[in-house]
Amino acid sequence: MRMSEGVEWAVHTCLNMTWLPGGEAISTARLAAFYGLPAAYLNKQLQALSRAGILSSVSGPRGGFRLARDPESITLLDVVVAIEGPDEAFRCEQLLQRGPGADPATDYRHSCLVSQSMRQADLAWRRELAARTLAALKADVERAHPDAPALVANRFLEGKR
Amino acid sequence: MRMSEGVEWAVHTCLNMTWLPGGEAISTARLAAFYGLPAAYLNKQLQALSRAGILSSVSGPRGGFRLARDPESITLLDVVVAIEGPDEAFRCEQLLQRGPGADPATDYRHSCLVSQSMRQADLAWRRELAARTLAALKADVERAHPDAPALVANRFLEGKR
DNA sequence: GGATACATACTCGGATAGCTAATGTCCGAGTGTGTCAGG
DNA sequence: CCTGACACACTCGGACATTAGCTATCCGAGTATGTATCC
Repeated sequence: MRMSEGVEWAVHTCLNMTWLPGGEAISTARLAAFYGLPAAYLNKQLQALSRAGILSSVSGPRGGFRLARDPESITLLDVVVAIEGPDEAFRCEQLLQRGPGADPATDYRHSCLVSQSMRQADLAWRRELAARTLAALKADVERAHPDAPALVANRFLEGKR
Repeated sequence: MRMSEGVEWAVHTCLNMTWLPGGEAISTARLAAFYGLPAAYLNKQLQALSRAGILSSVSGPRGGFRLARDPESITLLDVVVAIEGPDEAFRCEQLLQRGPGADPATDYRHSCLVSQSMRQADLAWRRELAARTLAALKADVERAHPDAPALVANRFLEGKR
C-alpha cells in the first residue's frame, strides 16, 4: 500500500501558493522549477486538483493555476482525495459471498465485521487529514520558519517581467 | 493508494482459524477451498503471516498452518503489517531538500510539517487497527452470527479422515 | 493618433509510451505416513 | 505377532510469468498579448 508521490507534490505546491499574491495565476513550469520536478507530470496532478475544485486554471499567456478557495476551506483530505481518488484503501471484495452459508442478497461491504473494522480505521485516518487545513499548515510553517514565505515569494517572482 | 487484496484473505483466514481445534495444522489447499481462492497465491500470504510470527507452519503430510499466538495478542495491525510491510502509506521524498533554502544536513522526513501531518494521520489509522484484536473480532462475529463457528468448523472437518 | 484585425507565443488538457509492483502460477526440498518384508 | 526399513504422497517454500496501475512524456486546442496595418 503506497500513496502516490503526486500527493507530496500537490500539498507542497498548494502550500507554496498560499504565499503568492492571490490575484494572478502561476504556470506549471514555474511551480515545477521550484523543486526541480518534471513539469508535464506535475501538470497532471494540478489538473486533478483543478477538477476537484481546489485550484482554478486559466489558459493562454499569463495563465496557470491559482487556489480556487480560501486555505481555511482546503484540507489535506481534499488534496489526498483529489490525487488518489475517493476510494478507501481497503476494498472489500465480499469474500463471505464466496464462502458457505452466504446470502446472495446481502451486501457484505456493510455487514462484514472485518470490512467494518477496516472502514473504522480508514475513517480515523480521514478525520485526521480533514482536521488539517492548508491555512493551519501555513501558520505552523510560518511559526517554525518565519523567513519561508518571503523565500518562496521571491523565488517565484524572480525573472518575472 | 490501494491495499493488497491479500489482507482481506489473511484476516478472514485467521479468523476462521480461531474456530478450529487449536492442536492440528490445516493446509493451504483446505483454507483456499473455503472461499474458492487460488491456493498457491494464498499460500504466499500465509508464508508472510508465518514470517511475522502470526502463524506457524509445519511441513509434510498432516502439515499446514495454525495460529502461533492467542487471538487476544493478534491485532488487525499485525496482519496488515505482515502482508503490506511496515512502511507507511505516505513516503516523504524530502521535496524540501530539492527546493531553495534547503539544509543538506536536515532530515526532512522528521522536520517537514507536511510529513508530520501525514504521519499523524497514519498513526491514527494504526491505532484503530491495533485496538482491534482477532479475539474481539471473533467475539463480535459470534454475537452477530451464533451459528458461524459451527459452520466454519464443519466445513473444514468435512472429508477429513 | 486610434482602432481593428492578425500573427504569435504561451498555457492547459488529454492522449500516448515506459516501468515498477502486485497478482497469479509452477516446480523442487523436506517430512510424516502407510506398507511390506523380515525376524 | 512385532520390528524395522523403505517408498510414497502430501506439504511448505521460494523462483518464475503475467497483469494492472503509477510514472513520465508528448502533441494539440484555446487564448491573451503584442504588432502592424488601415482609417
